[in-house]
Amino acid sequence: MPDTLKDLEQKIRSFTPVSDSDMEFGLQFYKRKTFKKGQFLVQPGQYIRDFYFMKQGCVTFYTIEEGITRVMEFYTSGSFFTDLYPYIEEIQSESYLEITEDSIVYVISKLDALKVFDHSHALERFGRLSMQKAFINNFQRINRIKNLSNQERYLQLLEKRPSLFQRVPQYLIASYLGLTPVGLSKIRKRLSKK
Amino acid sequence: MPDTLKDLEQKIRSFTPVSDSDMEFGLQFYKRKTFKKGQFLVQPGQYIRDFYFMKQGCVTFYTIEEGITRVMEFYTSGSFFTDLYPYIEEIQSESYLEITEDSIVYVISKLDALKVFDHSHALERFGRLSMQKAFINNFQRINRIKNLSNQERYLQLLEKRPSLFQRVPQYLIASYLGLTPVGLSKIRKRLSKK
DNA sequence: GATTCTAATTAAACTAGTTTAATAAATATT
DNA sequence: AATATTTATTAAACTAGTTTAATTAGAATC
Repeated sequence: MPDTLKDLEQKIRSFTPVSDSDMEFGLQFYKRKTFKKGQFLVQPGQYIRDFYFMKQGCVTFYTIEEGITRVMEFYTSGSFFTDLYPYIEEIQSESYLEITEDSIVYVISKLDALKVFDHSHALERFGRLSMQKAFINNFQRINRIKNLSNQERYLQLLEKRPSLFQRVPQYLIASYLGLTPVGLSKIRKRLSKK
Repeated sequence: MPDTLKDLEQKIRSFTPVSDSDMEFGLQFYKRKTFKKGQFLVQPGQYIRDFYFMKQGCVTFYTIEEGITRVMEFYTSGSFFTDLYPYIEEIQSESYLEITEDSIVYVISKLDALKVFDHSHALERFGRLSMQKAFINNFQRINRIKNLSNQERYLQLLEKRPSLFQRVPQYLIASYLGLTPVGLSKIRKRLSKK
């Protein structure tokens, strides 16, 4: 087990206890890969074979429909991610996973991930708990979208993930917030006047 | 194992194979309960001890903030649900789970659910996969909220869950869609003119 | 350093929602 | 059946966003 996977190991153990032998079994399948800004992990039409852990960097998950880029999520250090629906259903992706900043990513194939879950009850539990956490995060995001104004959500993003604004152009953040670039610019102007 | 749990058993098996003995072990902890319209499974201030499966009926998951009712979800037949965040974190709920239609619910305590996951790798996998499905559903809901107009989302709800409109007053559906009752009424009027 | 290209802001006209209040239609109660 | 209560609609004024287009600012390239 290469030492570079220490942070992934820590992340897993933050969810549930895992024996050293199970951990070693699981981590052996992960490959460390580096990507340059502008590269794609996923493009429309592809089948999703892999599951990812972002060690360092940033990837943007988006679609383009009728020429409009729609950002669904930015994944940064410490996040697990993939294009989950096509990954599960083994259908073609309709999305992009584009590296937005030079990144180090740990990659495990779906086949290997299933082996890991088969082999270790503890790691299956980790899978359940990490999915549970992702569920809760999404649920809370829905509530923010429904219950807060766009201005409030902009301010909250600025507070909770300030580094995004260094990493990613503003029009992508606007899309993530469900706004046009013009709309976000107006909000910023309104706020700067106070 | 009482025969009344057949549909829960089927639901679980729709996710992953489970041996009869594991299934029997798991199902023994579920209690069948009936509730009348207007009863509450959860109210603000309570700790969440239980996880639920809706056999028949409807429950509305909402908060009241500054006098405004905000509907997060309607759970109907075949859904697993609870107020997950306080359930996990063992903090007080801030929400209501109100029975909106006479219902039959299967209930398992958190303690028993943990016993089940400890005892059976297969049922832990079921837990992972059901959570994964819930995650995907929420993710797709976020995308609908972000990418569709309110009118489109109203039409889609009408198409996908028509029975909701029989079960639940319109102002709660408006809230679920992130609209005021006035706003939803306007959309309906606009559509009826076509 | 000048040029080119991309991103962000601004302006103007527009739109789909909001709020508040009044009215109408259903539903529940006596 | 009559009354009270709750729910849904309508109207009017307002607002936070949109779209389109022009302008400015910032980055990258030659």
